[in-house]
Amino acid sequence: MECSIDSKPRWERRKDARPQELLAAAIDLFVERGFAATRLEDVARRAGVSKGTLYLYYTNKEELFKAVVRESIVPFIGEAEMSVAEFEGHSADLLRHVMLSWWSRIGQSKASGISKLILAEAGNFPELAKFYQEEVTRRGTRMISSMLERGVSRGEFRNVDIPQLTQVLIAPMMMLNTWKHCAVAPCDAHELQPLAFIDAFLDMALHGLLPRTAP
Amino acid sequence: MECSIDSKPRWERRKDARPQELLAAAIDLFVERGFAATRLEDVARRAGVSKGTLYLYYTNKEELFKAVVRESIVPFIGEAEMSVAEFEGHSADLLRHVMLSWWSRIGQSKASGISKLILAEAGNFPELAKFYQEEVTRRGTRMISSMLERGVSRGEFRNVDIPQLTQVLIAPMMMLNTWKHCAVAPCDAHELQPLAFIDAFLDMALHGLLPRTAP
Amino acid sequence: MECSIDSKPRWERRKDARPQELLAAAIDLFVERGFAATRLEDVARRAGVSKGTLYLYYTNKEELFKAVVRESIVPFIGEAEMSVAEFEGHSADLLRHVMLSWWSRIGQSKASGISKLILAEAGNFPELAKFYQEEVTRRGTRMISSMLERGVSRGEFRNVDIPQLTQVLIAPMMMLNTWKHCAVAPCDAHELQPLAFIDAFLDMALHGLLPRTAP
Amino acid sequence: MECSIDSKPRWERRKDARPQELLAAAIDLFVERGFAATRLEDVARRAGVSKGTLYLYYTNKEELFKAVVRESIVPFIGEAEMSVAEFEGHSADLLRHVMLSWWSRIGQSKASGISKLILAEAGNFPELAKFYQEEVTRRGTRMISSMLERGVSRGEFRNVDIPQLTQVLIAPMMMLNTWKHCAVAPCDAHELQPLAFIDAFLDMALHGLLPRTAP
DNA sequence: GATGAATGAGATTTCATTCAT
DNA sequence: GATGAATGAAATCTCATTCAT
Repeated sequence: MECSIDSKPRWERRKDARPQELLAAAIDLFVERGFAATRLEDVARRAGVSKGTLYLYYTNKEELFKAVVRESIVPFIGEAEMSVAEFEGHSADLLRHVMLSWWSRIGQSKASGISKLILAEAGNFPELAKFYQEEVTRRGTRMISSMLERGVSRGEFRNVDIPQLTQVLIAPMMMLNTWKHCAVAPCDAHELQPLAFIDAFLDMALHGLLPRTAP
Repeated sequence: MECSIDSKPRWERRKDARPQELLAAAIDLFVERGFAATRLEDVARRAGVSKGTLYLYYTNKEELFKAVVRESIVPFIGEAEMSVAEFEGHSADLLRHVMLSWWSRIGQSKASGISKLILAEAGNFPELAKFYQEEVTRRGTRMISSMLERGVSRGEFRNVDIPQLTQVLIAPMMMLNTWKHCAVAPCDAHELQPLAFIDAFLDMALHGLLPRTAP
Repeated sequence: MECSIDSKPRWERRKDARPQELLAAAIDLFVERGFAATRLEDVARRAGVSKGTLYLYYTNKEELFKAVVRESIVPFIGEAEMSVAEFEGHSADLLRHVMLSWWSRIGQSKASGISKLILAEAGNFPELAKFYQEEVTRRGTRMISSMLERGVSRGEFRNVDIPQLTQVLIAPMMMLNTWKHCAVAPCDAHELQPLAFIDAFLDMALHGLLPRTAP
Repeated sequence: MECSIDSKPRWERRKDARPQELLAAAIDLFVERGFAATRLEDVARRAGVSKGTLYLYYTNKEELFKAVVRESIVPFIGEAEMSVAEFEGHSADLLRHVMLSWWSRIGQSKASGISKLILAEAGNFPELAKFYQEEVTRRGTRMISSMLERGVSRGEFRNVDIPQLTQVLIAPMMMLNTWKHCAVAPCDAHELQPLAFIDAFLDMALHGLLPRTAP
């Protein structure tokens, strides 16, 4: 009882679970304290293993972080890419679907904290910045762009400036992220209603995307 | 050998300029690397002095940071408070004036980086969070609120929910800040046009604030 | 160059022995140089480990010092308390026994140097002063007092002023301590014969304590 | 105005007073904090001058300390030597006179703190130890010895072992010193009555020194 | 003479990473 | 595989001493 950090009995833990447990501990601490300020010893302790064990699974702090990103963010991009590739309906519905999925899979989860962390610390860890750029930003951007291309080529969207509009669609999501994680000092974000915000934003965006219908 | 007689001064005495030079170096590095990752020795070196000299002017890292905030952000709040107190025209013009001043004094300057830094690191430095909360956030919030009160009491604004609207006015500014400083990895913000954004945003906000005029 | 394959271990694993080795090194240096002037790096080196290792065992310099006190002085007080509690003979014999034990366990050992160090540096380290006061001085004083009480209540000592006499008994021991550690400059104490001194002192003290017998 | 540490008006201070003021400040702080822990900046501030000024009068910390010793302790030894040389009465009275003078000139003054400081820190500052040894200990020892020689050669004292007895006479004075300055932690010396102690001690000592008179 | 700004070596403490067991 | 003791570079902060003004 006595509140050890995690109360799973040691003997039930299977080897295969280790990476999961480590990643779970890692994402908690990275989100809570940032990359630089997270001590690997704390990660290990929270996962219920020793410091050395952590290094059996991840060569160093950066690799651990990459693994966290690969587990918590990258899969969503894959799914979204799949959606885009396979979706059969109207591009406006696809767009709405992807945005809402993003919110439920990333925005609401701890993964949003990782996103904010990158914003704050990428400058100090170029290797991490490069990795995130390639694995997340670039692919995410491409995925959004391809959605727009799909819409345009199917005649469901107007012939918009795709790179520009891609940015416009990404930015508010980043903003939501930031908001979610600024409870400490500068803005009390408890008034924020993310879903309503996303809805309103999509309406606005689609308004600009959909072909003008005759009055 | 012991006593070389070359007379180049080991240092230059320039007490009055020092604090400015140190603060300039400090804001550069804080914005570039964040609070924790900035080494005081680097600040000193960039200001052209030794480690010890820095401590003649600022007791420790946190005090240096506070001094940076006091120099780069707090005065703007004071000015804005003055504007609010002394302004004689229509509250809508006051609002526009304050927002644009914010952009030119904070948003465009390195001070916006400090704002982002607080977002990212406040959690790890409670003392700093508290300081910023009291000296900046609280005062800023009050200042915005009092602008709204002025508008309402003069009949220039509708009878809005002031605390709520205060948040709504602050948030986009924080967002601009974030955008400005996320060039590194996740979003390429080169498309962003801050002034246009602020304009659009103010139009929208004022639309909600101004009393409905008869058609 | 880079990868010499010589297999001498960078360190030797000997967890159980470490605390002892560190404490031994620490007491040596504390006694030799005092608290403030002792560098933890030197303690570590003398114990044959690196700076960092020391911190695995003791959180900081003060804790290391406390550990030294706990190991070298506190146990003696415990033993003395036991003696007082369990002793069955005449209180004069108890008193003599405790005093001589003190000399052989503390006075003759390095622990006496710790006692002198506290005298000299307590003023600069209030936390240490408090600790020593509580763990050593207070308990020691109580122990002596209770010996006197025992003597009085068993009719073996006269009805003396106990607090006062407690001081009188402690003081000469402190003096012996001081003497032992002033070899450096001011007084050459090589003439001092501690046991003879203690004997003489006890005779004198008991003369004042024992009930007057009829001539 | 401004509440400078000492409120003597700056303009009344004469140059000649400087060394005195510096020594006064220095002895205060040395006694309060010890040699190593005393910061020259504090000494200067307490004397109402700048750090640089202090160096005009004393080349470094050790020289300042020596000056303190020369001012506060050495003169007493000179006086005592004079007394010994010039005294015309019985050697027992001379001894009593010197001992009581010591108490009033050194023991009761801050100088006793210097004596304790040397005890504590001499080991870390060999140069200081050597200085003190030569200027104080050696001379003091010689002075006491010569008193004994005087007594013996005049037939007023028995033919005692002079070096040995010299130590015996010095030791209790050192003890008084120690006692005076151990108020902080280990022994509460408020019961101590120095003059009574000295009296008793002298009685005892003289008992051993004076020739046996016929019964 | 007086000042106090400037220096820089040095002390404590932290933590990613290694590796003998 | 797992452990955790050990390392050592690095960061913050202090203070005796110097020297241009």
